[in-house]
Amino acid sequence: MMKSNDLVVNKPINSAPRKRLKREERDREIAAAAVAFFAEVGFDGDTRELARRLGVTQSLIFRYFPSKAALIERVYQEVYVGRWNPYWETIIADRSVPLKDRLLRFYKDYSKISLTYDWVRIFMFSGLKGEDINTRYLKFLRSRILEPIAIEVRAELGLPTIQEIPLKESEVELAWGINSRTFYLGQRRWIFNIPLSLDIDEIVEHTIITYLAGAKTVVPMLIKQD
Amino acid sequence: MMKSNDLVVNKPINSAPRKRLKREERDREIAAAAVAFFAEVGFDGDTRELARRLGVTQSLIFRYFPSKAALIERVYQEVYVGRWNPYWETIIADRSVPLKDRLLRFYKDYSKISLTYDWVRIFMFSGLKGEDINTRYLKFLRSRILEPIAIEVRAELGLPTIQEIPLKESEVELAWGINSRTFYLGQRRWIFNIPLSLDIDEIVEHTIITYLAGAKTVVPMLIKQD
DNA sequence: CTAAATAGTAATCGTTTGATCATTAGAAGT
DNA sequence: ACTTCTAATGATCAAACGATTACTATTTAG
Repeated sequence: MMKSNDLVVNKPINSAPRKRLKREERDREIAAAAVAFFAEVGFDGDTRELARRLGVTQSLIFRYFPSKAALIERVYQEVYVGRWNPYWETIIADRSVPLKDRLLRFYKDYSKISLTYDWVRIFMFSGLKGEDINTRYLKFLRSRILEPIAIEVRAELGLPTIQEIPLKESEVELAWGINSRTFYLGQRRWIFNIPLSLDIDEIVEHTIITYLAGAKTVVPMLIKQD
Repeated sequence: MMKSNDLVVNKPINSAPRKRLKREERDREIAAAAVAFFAEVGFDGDTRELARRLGVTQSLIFRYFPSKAALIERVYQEVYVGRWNPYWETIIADRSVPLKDRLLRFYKDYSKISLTYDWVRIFMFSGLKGEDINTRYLKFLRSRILEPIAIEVRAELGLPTIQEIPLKESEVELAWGINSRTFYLGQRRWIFNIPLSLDIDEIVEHTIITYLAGAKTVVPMLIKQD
């Protein structure tokens, strides 16, 4: 029933001389440790263990965050808001660069953030917890990245603009494919513990090629059938 | 800190006359309820709440399962082992049917099981918990489904057999794409709460077409470069 | 140097939660 | 009808966990 470790209850294990940090610095330290900790064990991880890893007492955490829920909220900020690069949104629409290259640039960069241990696991833990921040994030992703991609594919293939024929759900769905493909890599690596034998950049490359080839075949069919 | 519901502690809420089931039947009832319950709230869900939903006392659960861990193990059995259809493995290799149709038949059927609320969430919860059953399941899937698919694609495209040129990691990786694509649908629906506006069968269809189109372009490149 | 300000600790409280066990009650056998 | 068997209950235990509070130690301002 009970874990048989934990001889100490409320004291940091390394009884090093008490180190006194400025409020802001300690705040950041706790937040960073919380991201790593909750990413590893989930949001049911207990604050005593988190404190132990930080080398401080458990009660200190509650002097920086009014409740565990508030700490978790901070973790979401760090991960979701703090790691989004607004520049990504401009890459996709830049028609001075071939579409394939734009997609490669975005996804290779994006995957460096979104396929990290912390990101993947926090994303799933919060999703399973029923937090609406995931839903909001995915809606954001759809409007800022996926729909733009679908629009660019139209242009690339010389098909009607969305003013002429509105974007079909299935066209966006096709673009989700790239995302799902790469995110699944992160899951395999960081959740299911299946090491990737291939370079991520290489897989991204195949994914983009596959997507563009598929789109060339499928999209004309999609917008024709009405 | 504490939830303010739960006036009762150890008693089923509907104080209906005590119903006495045969051991096997109650066993199945608890197992089924456990699948649904843990799928919803995760494996940290407490046994009192599970008992409440079953309309029995919490202690009864421990008369059927020696520990919570044992109950969870049973849930894995129900979901992973109990829902796999061995026939699927034969569909893929049946060359009397066009490859596209085989893929459609398998994935349309497989998605009916693997894209349910229970399945998707249990799969993620157990993965995040670090259970190796997920790893084993995915290895199984790879050898029984994905590698066979990659082999059939070779045949379809009139490329060398795997005896002549061994299967490349990246060819299997391409097949993972179908799986990741469909599984992501389940996640969007059952974890991130984004309703799917399209029929799953329809999406499966696009996914297969996209995969085959992509394979036609990419696989010859993959096995040439040596 | 001293005192105010504040970072950090230690102890403890009230719940929650997995697990145990003596007791109760519904069904089956004779 | 009575006994036997066992499904199910109700009370309770001990550990775990979020949160609070009184106290201690380290800076920093005057």
